[in-house]
Order: sequence, then structure tokens, then C-alpha cells
Amino acid sequence: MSKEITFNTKKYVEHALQSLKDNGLKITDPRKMIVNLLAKSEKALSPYEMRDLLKKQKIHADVVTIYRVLEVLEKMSLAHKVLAVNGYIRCSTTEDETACHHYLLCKNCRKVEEVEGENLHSLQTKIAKDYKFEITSHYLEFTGLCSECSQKPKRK
Amino acid sequence: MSKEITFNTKKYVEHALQSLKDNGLKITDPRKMIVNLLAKSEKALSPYEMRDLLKKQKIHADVVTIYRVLEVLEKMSLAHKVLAVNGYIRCSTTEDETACHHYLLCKNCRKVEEVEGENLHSLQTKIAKDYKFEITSHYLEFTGLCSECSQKPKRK
DNA sequence: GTGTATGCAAATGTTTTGCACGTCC
DNA sequence: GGACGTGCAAAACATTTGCATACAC
Repeated sequence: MSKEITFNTKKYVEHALQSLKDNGLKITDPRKMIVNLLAKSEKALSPYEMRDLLKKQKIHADVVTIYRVLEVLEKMSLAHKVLAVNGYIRCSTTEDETACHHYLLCKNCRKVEEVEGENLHSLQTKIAKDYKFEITSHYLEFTGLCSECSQKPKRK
Repeated sequence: MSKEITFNTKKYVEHALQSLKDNGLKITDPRKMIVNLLAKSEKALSPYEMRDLLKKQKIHADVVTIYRVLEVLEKMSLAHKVLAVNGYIRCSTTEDETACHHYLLCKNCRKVEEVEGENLHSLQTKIAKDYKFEITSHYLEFTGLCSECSQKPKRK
């Protein structure tokens, strides 16, 4: 049974910073800022959008730096690149490491929801067997309209 | 039960050209060339790779044109953009229009196999209900090693 | 103090747009 | 002949790399 993943902003930020420390990486201002942006955003943000959001807060961060920070966060499963759009969304900090997460992308408001993965294990096993294909990862995105936008699809 | 999708090159080319005609589009050299490339390739090809492959055959095609042709083919479900890599693969010409197809991307040889979709209907229905999310399309890619590459993973 | 991370500059790569010309039907 | 498609130029956008400096630890 899938259930809503409730996201705890504070917990995410703490978890992210701790993860950086645990991996011997430094807690720098750009890293803190980007973690905070991801924590607060419901939408996938591109590196340039992040820079612009920071600029509004009178904070300067170079796009190159943002790219590099996101690369680090992605490796640590703290950020997820949404392929269908050019943007990153935070990963939920779940206890269950084996759970696979999937994404719902609203094509109207660009909000990205992460859903507890109905697991695809049986499908993966079948594919591995039928096609002799060794699956190392999978990527599943659903595109459509979120609950808010499907109620008022005409509005922006 | 998933089964191997056997791909018929000739049938694909015929189907593609007929589809162009049926939609009132012209059969031009660049369109023919790209349809042929897609028909023959097991790997996802980027617009630039296509241009280079054509160049080897002493055929000049502008990258801009290739982009535009691919846009048309994608709309007609003749080509599929593989998001995980910058490339396009042909779509199989299946009789069953309702079947959803998924892709296996080999990270070693970059081959893309299309698999008969174990349908995700039950999963989609559940998500629609649980999240009140109106799904219009989905995107599923598996990454891993194809049968050949998993046998000799060290080689290129 | 040391090594990592950042900022800047610039190269590289990708995609889109406008417009004049060519060609398919 | 007319509309659609292509090629070229160039703009716009996205990503990567090298290197000198700054700063977290």
C-alpha cells in the first residue's frame, strides 16, 4: 500500500549536513544554501533557477558551484535529477533504504511528488530472467496533473 | 508474460514512410535517411551522432534538420527519446497500440532494448487514487548490463 | 597549515530560432 | 506554383574544465 511521504524539512537539512560530514566533506555556505533550497522546494529546480533564487536573497553563488554541489548531493542520494525536466528535487530521508522511490511530475505547476515505491521487484526479476538483462537501477517518472492542478486545470 | 520484441527493419521503414504520407508530410531525403538510421541502430543515437554517421556515407545533413526530423518522428511515435542518455531509439511498430513499452539501457554498450510492457496499470490506478494524481504518461527505463555485456563486462 | 571547495574565465556541447532558398507534391 | 522542409547563421541555453584564490577543518 503506497502512502504519502511526509517530508520533514528540518530533518532533511540535518541529515544532509551530517551526511556531508560523515563523508569527510566540508560544510560550506554554498552547500548549506543549496540544501536549504532543496529542502524548501516542492518543484524541481534547475541550477540556474537556484542561482536566481539565491540572488533574490542577496546571496551570490556561481552556477558552476551549484553544478558541483548538486553532483555531490546526487551521489549521496540527497538530491534526484528529474530527467523529464532540467531540474533537481530532494530525496526523502527514509529509514527504509531498500524502498525504491518514484516521482510524480505535474506538467502544470511542475511540482514533483515522491511516492513510496510500489516495488518493481517482480517486474525486474521477470525482465532479468526473460531478457538476461542485469538491472542495476531503474528510473520511473509519472507525468500528469497533481491534485490541485486537476481541480483547476486552466489556472496557472 | 513479457516476450522479446522482434524488430523488422523493413517493416519499420515502410510504416514510418507511410505514416509521414498519411499525415500529409513530405518524404524528403533527410527524413528517409534518419528513418533508415533508426531502423538499423540498436543503440540510442544523438542528433550529432546521426550527422556523423551520415557523413561517413558521404551524406550531408544539418544537425538542425535532424533535430526537426526527430521532433516529427517522436510526435508520431516512431522514435523515442531516451532521457538517461542524449539519444533517440526507434519505437517498435506493434499492432497493440495500448501496450506500454519500456526500455532497457545497457550502460556498457549503450544498446537499448524495448520490452513489451508488463503493464503498470494497477500501479497507475493505485497512484491515481492514493495521490489524487491524474497520470497522463509515464516513463520507465531500466539501466544495467545487457546479456552480452554481463558475460564479458570488462570489454568494450 | 593543508587540502578541499569556490569563483571566474573560457571552452565545449546542446537546442532553438529566423530567414532565404530549394524541392516535394 | 505553392507550401512545406532544409541549410546556414547565429542566438540562447546547458555543462564542463582549468586554474588561482579562499576558507573549513
